[in-house]
Parts: sequence; structure tokens; C-alpha cells
Amino acid sequence: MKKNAPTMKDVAQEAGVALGTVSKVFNGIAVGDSYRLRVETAAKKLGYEVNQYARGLRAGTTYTVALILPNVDHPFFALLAQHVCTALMQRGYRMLLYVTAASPEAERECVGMVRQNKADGVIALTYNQLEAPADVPFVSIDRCLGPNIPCVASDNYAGGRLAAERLLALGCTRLAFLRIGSSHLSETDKRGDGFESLCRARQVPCCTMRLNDDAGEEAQFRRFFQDHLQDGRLDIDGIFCATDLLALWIRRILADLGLRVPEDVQIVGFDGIQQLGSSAYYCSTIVQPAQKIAETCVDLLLAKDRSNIPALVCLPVRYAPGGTTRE
Amino acid sequence: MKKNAPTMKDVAQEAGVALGTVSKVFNGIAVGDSYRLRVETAAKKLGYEVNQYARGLRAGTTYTVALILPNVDHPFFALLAQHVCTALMQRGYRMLLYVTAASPEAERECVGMVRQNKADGVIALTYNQLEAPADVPFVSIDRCLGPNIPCVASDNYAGGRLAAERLLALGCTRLAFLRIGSSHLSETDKRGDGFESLCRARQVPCCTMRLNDDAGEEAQFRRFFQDHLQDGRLDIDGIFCATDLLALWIRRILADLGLRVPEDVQIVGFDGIQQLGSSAYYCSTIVQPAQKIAETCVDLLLAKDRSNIPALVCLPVRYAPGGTTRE
DNA sequence: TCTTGGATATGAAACTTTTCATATCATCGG
DNA sequence: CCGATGATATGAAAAGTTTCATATCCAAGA
Repeated sequence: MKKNAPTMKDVAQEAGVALGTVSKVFNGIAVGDSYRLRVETAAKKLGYEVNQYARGLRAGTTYTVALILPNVDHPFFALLAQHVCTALMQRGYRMLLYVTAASPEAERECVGMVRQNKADGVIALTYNQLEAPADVPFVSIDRCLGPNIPCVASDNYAGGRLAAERLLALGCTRLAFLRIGSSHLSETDKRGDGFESLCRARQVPCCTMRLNDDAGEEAQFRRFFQDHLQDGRLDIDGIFCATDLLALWIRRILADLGLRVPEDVQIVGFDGIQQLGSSAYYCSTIVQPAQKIAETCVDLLLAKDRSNIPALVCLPVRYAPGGTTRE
Repeated sequence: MKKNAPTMKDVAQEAGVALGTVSKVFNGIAVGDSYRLRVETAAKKLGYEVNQYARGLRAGTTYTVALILPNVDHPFFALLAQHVCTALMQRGYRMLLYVTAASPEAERECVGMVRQNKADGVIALTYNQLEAPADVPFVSIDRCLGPNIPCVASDNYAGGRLAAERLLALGCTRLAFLRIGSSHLSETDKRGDGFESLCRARQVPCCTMRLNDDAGEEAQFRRFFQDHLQDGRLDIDGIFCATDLLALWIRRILADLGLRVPEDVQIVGFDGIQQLGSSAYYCSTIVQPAQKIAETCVDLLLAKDRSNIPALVCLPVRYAPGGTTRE
């Protein structure tokens, strides 16, 4: 921090106006034009900039929002972080980023850190159910945390149905839903619900594999596919993976087993990350509207009128086909 | 921000001690044990937490560092952001993230925003040469900004040499270096220098393609390869791409042209992003030590003794081979 | 001309912390 | 037993802003 930075007092003196007038100018409050001009030129001359800490102390508003994410090297989370950051900056706010590695303690700690006075609001995507503070505006992504905490998510249920619909439209007749990790009661769980619901409605066989994330994931998947392999042919021809990253993984396992995508099996992922869109993979995906999610979170958080904030906002997803030309 | 949060005064009253004593307790200054205990229990009872804004105002230290990046949905930048965030949190700091979209104005604006008083220090990776403020600790990544601004980077030159060495070791005899965008005078330019230097030393032919990033990139690449294509065979058998993302792109163009990787052409990228490591691509990469870079930046920024800060820190890279089994 | 009203500039108070000069206390050497 | 010493608690001042009650000004209406 600069040592002897010019203060409002300096600007006021330079401009020959009162302290309060300078304050008004920098807060966009009505001030006579001649005054405004004098203040602005004086401020420019002195190189004055508002001290956010003094402002935060006095006014209680810091123009800072905290974003809490499990990590940011997952492509979807990175996208989210970027869009939240941009949306905030457009509105004159800055973003404090916390990464938790999905550990419950870290998540609680992060919420604690922003709890009292380190941010005007919090946007969080947590893997664990935690108690959101009632005393700071809070928006949750992908998980309902409580009656007064709005939750923003993709329409995961519709996304799951869409995935099934598209696989069927592609001619698949025996579907599977694959996910990793035990249910953590988030909105994302509804992907599977939607998928299975459509399968039931169309009376299409659908098997589900929920994988523990604690041990030997890859081996479990290999066994799963070997169980479904008969005479070198898979008795599954359409797979819906709960995330794109999982889709990439599955795709590689299938390749190792000598199965071709999309000729032998069709794969649909979920997230809409760039890599999967690459035609080299031939996987389709259900695209989450990352930018829309980010902007919705920011708008909800910064809403002046906090009287009727919705409990859950589901945003529409879309289907993006994979590449169609074989390498 | 919480409305009527307990203050130090409340804690002091509750504990029956002076204000200054409470302050000392929260700043780790020597205090009698009985006093410390009383303060701590009182603080816990009241749910008191230090108000960072009052502290920032009075003490001038905010325990906040700004990270300025062109974007965060590039896998390498995401990795960097994550490691910087973690390193800062471990040291009791928090991270303010700014994304600039690489625009010169946005970069200058971001530096301006943190200039006076919004952060204890700045870590920046900028695409444009800009004037770093002298009044706030500043560390630059991948670009030397001035005599008093330390720059942290991978050893790009050695990385370029390593790439050439490995391609030759794989049996390649006619190499090419591909990069996108005009030189922007950053450390990353040295990748090409190192690569070409080793080619010269070994007397291996090496052509370089620098691509303007303003128009028809893909078409330019296609033409480049078509110019080098004779009777369906490429007169290049080893390609070094300046970044992994470019490598992925090139790989796809080659596939479209009917060329196989790695049978017909070997590709080495640079960055060490996860996706390229995936065996589905058969591209090798020069891995940048993202975590080490992040930690070095943070340590340099937070160094108490600012008397002998190095001007440039080059960190060692390593070679990571691509997948070896064909799908 | 005098009053009234609206608009806007003024300056002191408040926000919560850290810092620093002063006050207090116990200990120790003489 | 007394004065000096070192350690540590105390409380006022200061940091730069916003807010609010008050003061000022100018124009309009009587």
C-alpha cells in the first residue's frame, strides 16, 4: 500500500471545497457542475484514488464478493470463475476467490472467513451441506443450502431427459447412466433422475452405475464394461456420463477395450467443456450455460430488493453434438 | 456485511480489559496469559472476528494479494490461479482475481485498481508491456516489466531445447516450430529460440511458422501444411508447438489432412495441461511447474527482506511423453 | 422588499482498528 | 526497605472515508 497517498482532504484542499463534496463526487451524488469539475481536476492532478478500506469501514459496503469453489482447474469451474469475475467487474465489484479442494473443513472455513466483514456477499459451490450465514448475502450454485439461500443451477433434470432423448434419436436402444462419487444431494443428482425418467417413459432398458470415489475407480469401470461385454459386443449402445470429464475417461477405457465411439457406443457428457466438444472425441454433451449461471448469481446477490428472491433458479441447457468426421 | 457485529470494544468490555490488549491478542503480541485467556473466551462468546477493513485502514496491511490474468479458462492459467490461491491461503492471505481478456486497457486498468490501496501486492501475467507501479510490491509472470519488478517464468529456453532434443531422440530429422500470435516480447518467446538453437547446433533443418492472430488462422495453418505436403507425405516429421492448446489444434488439422500422430509426425507441446497428457492424443509436452511458479511468486511478493530480489527467476521444466498405445 | 422553499455545500461525528506515549506493577539489587 | 528496572496494560489519537444535521444560496411568490 502506498505510503503517503493523497486523501480526500488533500483533494478538497486542492479544489477549495469541503470534504463532503469530494465524497459526493466519488459516490455519484448530485453536485453542482462547477464543483464537480474542480474536484475531478484536483483529484486527477494529485493522482487520488478512493481508499476502499476507509470506505469499507465507514459505509459497510466493500464492493467485494467472494466466490468459493472446490477448485478452478476443472474446466467448468474455471469457466464459472471467469464469468463471475467478469460479471462482477462490469458492475463495479471485485472478486475474492477461495478454493476449498471440496473438503468440508475448508468449505466451512471459507464461509467463516467471509462471514463477518470480508465481502459484501458470497457465491459458493460446495460439495458439502453447510450452514450459510444469515447475515451476509449468499447465493449457492448447484446445491440448496436452506430456505433463505437462493440456489442457481442448470436444469439438470431436463438435461438428463435431453441426453436420453438424443441417444434414442441417434438410434440407441440400450442405455446406461454412469456417475462417479456417491450422491451428495446436490442439484446435479437430478441428471440421473431425468435420464432414468425418460427411459422409463419410453420403456427403454437403462442400467445405472454409481461408482464409489474412494477406491479403484478405473478397475470398477473396467469390470462394469466387461460384465456387459458378450462376444466382443457390448450390450449397451448409449452412455450418459454425469460429467464431461467422466465422459473423457470412459471414452478412453472403451478405446482400450477395443470399442469404437461413436460406431459401437454413443456417449453424451454433461457440462459443455471445450475439450469434449473437440471433434477428436466424438462425444456429445449437454451444455451448461456457465455465463448465464454466473450472471444470475451476481444479479441475485446484488439485488437491491431482497424481499422476493427465488429459492431455486433452473437455467436451460442445450445439446451440443460431437464431431462427425472420423479422423 | 453484518450489521451489528461485535467489535473489539465489546470484547474488551466483556473480558474486562483495555482495547489495546484485545488488539495485541489478535496480532500475536506478547500478552499475559491470564489476559489472553480472558480475551479469547470473550471473543469466542461474542463471536467476534477482526474487521479487515478497519485493520486495513489503520495498519495499511490488508492480507490481500491481487492476481491479474488474461483469462482463467485456459487450463494453464487456471492451474496457476489455483496454486497461487492455495499458496496465499496457506500464508494467511486471500486472493483477489482480475481477468483482463488480454486487452491493454483492461490490464492497465487492473493495475490501476490495485495500485493505491486495494491489495498488499500484485502478481500479474500480462500480454502487454505496461508500467508496474513502484509503490506496491509487484511480481510478474512470463514478462520482464522493469528493473525493480521480479519476473518468474519457466525456463523457456531450456524447454525449447528439450523439445528439440526429444524430437531428435524419437528419430525425427526435419523439424518445425509453430507459434501463434506475433511476438509479444515475453519470456515465452524463448521457447522458439531454444528450439532453433539446438536445431542449429545439431545441424537439423528447422522451419518456423509464426502466425498472425488477427485473421484466418486455421486457413494459414492448412496452407502451411499443404505447402509441406508432397505426394501425401509431409516433409516435416517433428513439430514443436509453442503451447499445448496449439498442439491440440494442430493435431486435429493433421488428422483432417489424413496424417497420423505419432506415426507420420511427432508433436511436442508446451504447458503440461492435463488434456494433452491424455493418451488419446499421442502428443508429448514440456511441463511447466505451475505450482512452483505460483509459490515462487508468492514468496517473492511476501518476502520481508526486499533488498535483494532477483530480476528473473527461471524454473526448471520437464518432458512428459504422450500416450504410447494406439486406440 | 421580504419571506419561503428547494437545492446543495459544509464540517463534525462515526466507523473499528493499530499505535504510541504513559501508567502500573512486580521484581531485584543495594 | 527503597529506588530503579523491565515488562506489560491502558486509553487516547489517528487512519480516510461516509453520513447527517446544519448552513448557505438563489429564485420565486406575495
